[in-house]
Amino acid sequence: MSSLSEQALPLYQRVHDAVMARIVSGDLTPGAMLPSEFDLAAQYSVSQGTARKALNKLEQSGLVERHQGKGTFVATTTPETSLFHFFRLRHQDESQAIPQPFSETIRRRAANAKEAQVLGLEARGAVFEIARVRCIKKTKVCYETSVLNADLFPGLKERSPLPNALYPLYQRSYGVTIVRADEQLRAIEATSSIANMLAVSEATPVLEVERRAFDIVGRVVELRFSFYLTSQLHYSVSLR
Amino acid sequence: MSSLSEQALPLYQRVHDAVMARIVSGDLTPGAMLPSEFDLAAQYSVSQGTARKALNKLEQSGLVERHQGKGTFVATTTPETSLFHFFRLRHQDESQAIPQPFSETIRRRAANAKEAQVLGLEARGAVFEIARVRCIKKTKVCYETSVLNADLFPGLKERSPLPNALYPLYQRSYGVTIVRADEQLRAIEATSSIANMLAVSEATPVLEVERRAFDIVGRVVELRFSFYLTSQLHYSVSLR
DNA sequence: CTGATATATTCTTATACAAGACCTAAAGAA
DNA sequence: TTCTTTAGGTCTTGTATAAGAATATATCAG
Repeated sequence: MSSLSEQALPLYQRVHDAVMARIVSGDLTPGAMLPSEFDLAAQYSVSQGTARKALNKLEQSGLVERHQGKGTFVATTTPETSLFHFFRLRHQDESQAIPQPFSETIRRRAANAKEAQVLGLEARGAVFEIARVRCIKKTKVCYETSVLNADLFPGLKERSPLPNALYPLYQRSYGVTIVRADEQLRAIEATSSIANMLAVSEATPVLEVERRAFDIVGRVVELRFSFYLTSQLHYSVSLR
Repeated sequence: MSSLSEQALPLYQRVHDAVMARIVSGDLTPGAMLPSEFDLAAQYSVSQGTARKALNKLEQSGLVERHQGKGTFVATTTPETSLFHFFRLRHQDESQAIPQPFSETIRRRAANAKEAQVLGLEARGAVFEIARVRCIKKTKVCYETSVLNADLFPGLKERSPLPNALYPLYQRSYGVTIVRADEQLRAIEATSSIANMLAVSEATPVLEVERRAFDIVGRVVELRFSFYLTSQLHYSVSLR
């Protein structure tokens, strides 16, 4: 008999919000089965149809998955889904390009001004910086640095080497689910340090991708800079 | 009293398909008001709730807009919407960058092999090529070429100079509504011709964007190459 | 091991009422 | 008269509920 305060909002919206709260709080973890439409209806004293409408809305926003006859489950951001959504690198035939880890360094340091602002930290708050070079078929194609709020990811440094895909790690080990990423792309000349990392000559054109990754509640939890060599690969996106 | 054949599909799906057919056929043009839920229900001998579900589905796919008390209308891809969705260029403060036309040439010519394949034409079919240089505050920042099936856009050449945003023109004057664009991005060195067009030195890093634009029924109707200078601007995209 | 059966789940369809937008005509003020 | 306001009616989509169908899975008899 949970309380549905906030009068004025439609019933289905209140049920939606209540269930969403249970998911973001970690009460319902990814993969877990939600109460059935009838159970939910009983819990919140509404009809099955209203509970259903709330669940439909959660499904639309991608927070849950539904299967007729089986039930409703908290969406698991599988490596596939995650890669497919946020790794936009493709081969010339549009097949997904998955660069393999080549080298990795993790440092704990103070945030610079921009990082603190973007991540919502106080000035010089503690962050982890993950710097990685990645390869495709022994050719270095990517250098990227990810900066995270250190408080959200305790013990991250000890987990090195990190898996290829970071977001499933964030979710499984830290309960941080990435649902959105805003990216800014530029073509730049490789700086000396980047040229060095990627073993190309200076001033080689490089695709710079600056990413802010958001979790369910809309916080920026990662600031990432990626530098790609795009002679054999490209960044692919579908606008609709 | 339209016929809803195709047994086995749910009623709401059949209504949805029927209405969608009327939209893509041009029977209902952008901005036009659809029959009300009750009218639609009567036409197809279903309940208002079922007609409603069909309309909701059309709304989700972005084909129609609904307003309580007013009605349901075929979505008009307004210049704003179009720009917002498919023009991804932003200033450093993330405000939208709208390059102004600087020069324009339109040619009618035979498609090359790739264009014919992408646009679904026979070999060396007729295409229009629109080549434009665009500026922001008197600085050239963009060179782009758009290639179109000439049969779909009769008399296009005589419309020069074309408006800044092409897709509203496609829709208003040719009934071609762009609903999706797949883009491939690369960082390349400016070729001599591009460097010339943009008034920069050769080998300057340039962001190349290769776009395939799709209409409602999924045809590729435009193949576009854009070359951006990204020292003051960037390409912005949100993945979710 | 196979097939029928029971059970739990989501999906489809229908109905009733509420809420919002808009028009029109009556009432009132200048 | 002319303009503004207001009240009501009507058309629209939005919300809530109920009953039955379809689907998946476990259970049990043979």
